[in-house]
Amino acid sequence: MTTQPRNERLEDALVRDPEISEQLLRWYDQTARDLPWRKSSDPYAIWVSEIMLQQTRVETVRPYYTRFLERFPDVFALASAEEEDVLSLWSGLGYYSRARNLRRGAGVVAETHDGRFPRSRSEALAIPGIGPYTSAAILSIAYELPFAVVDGNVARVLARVCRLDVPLQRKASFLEAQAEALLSKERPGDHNQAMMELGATVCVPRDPRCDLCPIGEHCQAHVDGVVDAYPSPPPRKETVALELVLFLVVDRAVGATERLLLERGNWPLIRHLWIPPIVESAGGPPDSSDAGQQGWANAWNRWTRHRAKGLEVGGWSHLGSIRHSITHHRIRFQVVEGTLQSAPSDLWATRDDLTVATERAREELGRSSLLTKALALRDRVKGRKQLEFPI
DNA sequence: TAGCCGTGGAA
DNA sequence: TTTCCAAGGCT
Repeated sequence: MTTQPRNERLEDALVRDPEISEQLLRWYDQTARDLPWRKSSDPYAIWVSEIMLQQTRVETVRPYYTRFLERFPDVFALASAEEEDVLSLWSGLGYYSRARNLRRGAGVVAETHDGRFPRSRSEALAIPGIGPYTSAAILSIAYELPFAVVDGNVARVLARVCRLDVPLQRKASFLEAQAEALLSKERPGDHNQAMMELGATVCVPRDPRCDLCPIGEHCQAHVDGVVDAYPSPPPRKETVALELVLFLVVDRAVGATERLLLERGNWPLIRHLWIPPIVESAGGPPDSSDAGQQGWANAWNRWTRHRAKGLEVGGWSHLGSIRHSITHHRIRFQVVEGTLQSAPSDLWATRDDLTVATERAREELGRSSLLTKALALRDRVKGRKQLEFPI
């Protein structure tokens, strides 16, 4: 077992030129945007900003950040706040588990760290909502500790600087090592922010502005004139668009309880889950080709022909459409509801691949998100709780 | 580990 | 209209 050569190879591949950081910081000092969270070195304020900035644009965060710090100016204020109040200030920002974890994390810092954000990476990582990126960001920006961040911006910049010929996703360890190798030990916080600023304003995903880049001479992709090819796109299957019809067939004839016709999914994309009957629509959206009652009836007949002859359904109404993605398929379902008018008397008893919704279906296999979407659409159109089947 | 979580802006 | 996101973390 010779693992040593492998480490040496990784080490050799790293770019270590200290001039890169010097040029980067010089550029940052001249062009850095004036952002509210850059006025403070309070770890708590920086923490709040980093959580808000996760997967969220700077301009979106600005007003939320200001309001949040006015309402919760320190860790103790946030730790003792009601979750509901925190969420109301977060409303509209999205990714609401961030807000819940931030409040929980404030509780951890208040109770186990006496209100002072920890200075060790491992302790920071133990705080809810703080992962590899956020821990490095807070520790470097607030405390000037030498941890290099790797966010989406940094990964893209490094992929171009190093001309990394593999998709970023599987190269986390290399990117961390490379970011660390370039990091300024004198100004790690500014260096990290400069890398992200560069990615956000110059080394952008599409049509990067290499003419403005302070480290263009060190960028292998730029020097070789192939920036547009980096970062290497992930191997993505071509998406396939499908047009399908989904039937919500309601059985109102059995006692007082309405039931919904379901079957075990037998499509290449949906197996085993309980789903409503589905057919491919005949050429494009059925609004045009299958207009009206007769259109839905024809579509329904295409299903019964293969699945359950003799199931008569009428009273079709088009509820709308829903989107559903499975692997690399983008599917649009036209959702139509109909009423079961007659059925072979032995249908429910003798076919185990066809049933109405029951506790058995829920317990055995759970409920597909497709069915959830379809029922949510029905709720929006027709109001809630009209169906009483137990799913 | 891949899917999920929200929203609004840009091409 | 559709697509791709934007300072990730959790499960």
